[in-house]
Order: sequence, then C-alpha cells, then structure tokens
Amino acid sequence: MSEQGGFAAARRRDIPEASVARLPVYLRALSGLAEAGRTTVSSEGLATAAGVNSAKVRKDLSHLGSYGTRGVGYEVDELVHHISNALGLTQRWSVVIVGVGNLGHALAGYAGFASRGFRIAGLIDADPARVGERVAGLTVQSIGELDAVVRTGGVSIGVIATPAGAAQDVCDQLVAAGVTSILNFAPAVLQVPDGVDLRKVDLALELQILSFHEHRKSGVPQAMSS
Amino acid sequence: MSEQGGFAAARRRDIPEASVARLPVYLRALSGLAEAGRTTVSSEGLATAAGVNSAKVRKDLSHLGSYGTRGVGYEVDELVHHISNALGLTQRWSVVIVGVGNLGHALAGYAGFASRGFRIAGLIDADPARVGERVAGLTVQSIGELDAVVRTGGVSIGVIATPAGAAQDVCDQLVAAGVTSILNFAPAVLQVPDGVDLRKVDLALELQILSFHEHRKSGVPQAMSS
DNA sequence: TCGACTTTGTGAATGCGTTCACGAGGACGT
DNA sequence: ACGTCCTCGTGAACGCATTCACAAAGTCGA
Repeated sequence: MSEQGGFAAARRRDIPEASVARLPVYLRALSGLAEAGRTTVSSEGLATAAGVNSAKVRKDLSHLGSYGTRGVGYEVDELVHHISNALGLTQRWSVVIVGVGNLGHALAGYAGFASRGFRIAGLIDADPARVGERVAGLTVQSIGELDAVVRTGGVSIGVIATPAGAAQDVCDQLVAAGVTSILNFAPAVLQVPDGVDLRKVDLALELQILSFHEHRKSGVPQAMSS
Repeated sequence: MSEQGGFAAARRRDIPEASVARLPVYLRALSGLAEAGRTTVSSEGLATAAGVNSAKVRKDLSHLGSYGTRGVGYEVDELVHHISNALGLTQRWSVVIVGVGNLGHALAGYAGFASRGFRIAGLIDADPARVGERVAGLTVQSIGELDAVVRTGGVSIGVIATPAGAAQDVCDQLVAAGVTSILNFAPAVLQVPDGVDLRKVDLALELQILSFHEHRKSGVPQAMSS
C-alpha cells in the first residue's frame, strides 16, 4: 500500500494532457454510477458512461496506478478517490471571478464549482455601479480590492469574465497579485509569464466550429460525385 | 475567380479538425488587426496576434487555398472573407437556446453570437414560471413550443443550457425537431444519432484541469530529487 | 483444488497534428 | 531589367495520442 502510494506519486508526474482532460469526465460518470448504486465498474462500463472507448479508459487510468481488479473491474469509490487525488481536488482551491456581467453571474451561481471543491473567494467588477451588489451570497468588490482578495483569500486561480478589452489588464493584475492559474472567458488572446497556467473557453468559437460542420453538411456533398 | 472557388470548395472537404478549431481565432485576430488599420499581415504577425506559431498559421491557411503573397503576407480583408466562407459564416444560422437559467441568460445576451452571424430564433425553458419572461429582447417560450420554433425558424443549431438531468431529454427533442448540430453546456454525456454534430463546453472541467496543474506545481516538485 | 472465464494493464502499430526547413515565387530598389 | 530580399506553401521528420491485441492476473463455480 505504501509502496503503491510512492509509485503513484512518481507516475502522476507525467500524465499526458489528453488524459488529464478526460479525468474530470470519468469523475462525473463515476458519481452517476455511485448514485445508481453501482460499487464496481468495468472499463467498458465506465467508457459507455463517459462517452469514450474502453481502451482509452484503461490507458488513462493506468497512468494513475494499478487500481483495477482483473476479471472484475474498478471499485467505484476507490477510483473516485484516486482520480480526485490526481486532479488535486482533495484540497480546496480558492477562486476569484473578475467581471460580474451576465457570464460572471452565471459562473458565480454555477453549482458545479462548489461541488468539486472550488470556493469562490471574491467577485470583482470594474463598474462602480455594480460594486456592493450581492450575487450568489457574495458582495461584489471593486477592482482596487483585487490584490487584497487574492492575498488574504489564498486565491491561486483567477477567472476572467470581462469584456475582451479589459481582459489583458485584469490578467496582469491577477498575475501581479500572485494568481498562478487563469481561466479566460473573454474573447481575447492573453499573454502570461512562464509558470502561470492559462486556459480559455470561448463560447462563440464552439458555435463557429458547429457552423463549419453544418455548412459542410448542407453545402458540399454533391460536389464530390464524379 | 470561379476556378478558385471550385478548388476551394474541393479543399474545404478535408480541413483537419485542429485547423478548423483555430480558424475562429484567426478571424478574431484579423478583426483586431483591421481595426488597428492594418491592411496586410504576415503569417508571423497573425501568429502573434492569435497566440500560435507561424508554421501553424501557414499550414492552416493553406487548407483554404493559396491566398497569400510571397514576400508580403496576407491581405487582411481577403483573408477574413475566405475564413468566414470556409466556416460557413457568410450565411446566417438560426439558434435555439434551451434552458434560461443563469447560463442561458448569459448566452442569450452574449454579443459574440450576433456579431458572428448567429441569430437567436428562440429561448425555451421548461419552468412555467419563466415562460413569458423577456430576455435579451426575446420572450421565453415553453418546452412544448420547441418543435414549432425549430421548424418555422429554420433552426439548425440547438444550445443546451439546462441542468444535467434534463439534457438528454432536451437533446432528443431537438434532434426530433430537426436540429443537426448541438452545443451542450450541461455537465452530462449526451447520445446523438449519426449525422448530428455534438460539441460540449464544461465550465467545471476546465477548472479541474487547472486544479491538476496547480496541484503539480505545489505538491510534487521535490519528490524527484534522487 | 482446478479449470474456465472475465477483465485489466501494456507493448506495438497506427494515425493525426505539429514543427522543421527549404524551394518557389513575388515585391521592390537600383 | 535584374538581383536581392522577404515570405509563403509544403514535403519530410518528429512526437503525441489512440487503437489494437494479447499475456497476465484475478474471480468464481463445480
């Protein structure tokens, strides 16, 4: 057991990005299975619940260690534990959300954050008219308070939900305050120094990708018949 | 011109997914450059604005055709035109949003949709208390009206912003009504028949990936010194 | 206890995407 | 008109991710 722990820690160092991105999906699928009363699940079963194939599940889970039982499958509870561990979800992360427009509101109220161990330490908005407003049980604070919120709240993750024009400025302030991971919802390309992780979610981008496929479906098919 | 059109249509058939996903980013970068008064841009310049490297830009754009001028670069306007074309953004797509909670509100009000040629044909919610409410200039309609909205509005894209439990049901209804592309914001794995495109955006998932890297940064580094 | 059966964990093969590196082609100054 | 310079477009090399396929390892019934 202690030996396995040692190996798991060593292996955790190089989980491929593609696998990391699927771990949260497995986690959600496992929650569903647990609620349905399942105590064990095969790679095949988990694959179906997560919407991938079983080879991928086994390869992904093998990066965490050998927690399956041949002939049986994986213990649901145990697997939840190991994945949560690998993702660092056993500790509580504090998050600050900057920009309390429509999207900021939605993010502040999003149940998925709290349920996965993320604590919203503060809501920040540059608009003085918004400061003081109560959203999702928190009071919106001014941009001047950003630094204090990050430092006293032990915040390591910043979420940017401002208009595109303000995003880089806010990003710089977050970094200056000590945030080391940033999730950007603003439709802008941001620059961050080394050591800071940056991910982005672009709502319009996804729609444009769908547009491409939709376009292909309706427009081109008959162009191929020789 | 007509010759080029023919070739472009032929090439458009097999643009790699990874390239398609970057085209909207180039499009946005180009808008920025155009506003700044630039009329031409090199692959290097566009790469910087889009946050990628220049080889990727050139390879991606080569899938659309040969629209650059050696020694100079790309004509900004022309490139915007060709990318919009490839993505099918020259035609107007109608979208229906199902689920008008916090997130649905945010999506309905998101300027990025309208500015890229997406028309919101309807807002649908299952909660009778919400039906009739006005959001972003539209009146929320009941789930029973979904089919009519899709058919009479010429809707081909559905956006799901409901709780996870309702997502598959809504998805099935969208498909039954004739929608052929779905963007899912609900934290659930959805099944769709062949011929229907499905993409998902998971807000909590991105945060969990950041958690993983944050965890790695703080937790493991000294475990490697032999 | 033993043999049949199930499912994991993983090397090997394959496929896709990124990066490299350079020839081709056009602009521009003289 | 010509040579120099610049940047595109693209084959080739590389690396990462997915998939395949099977030996190893366990369960379970008789």
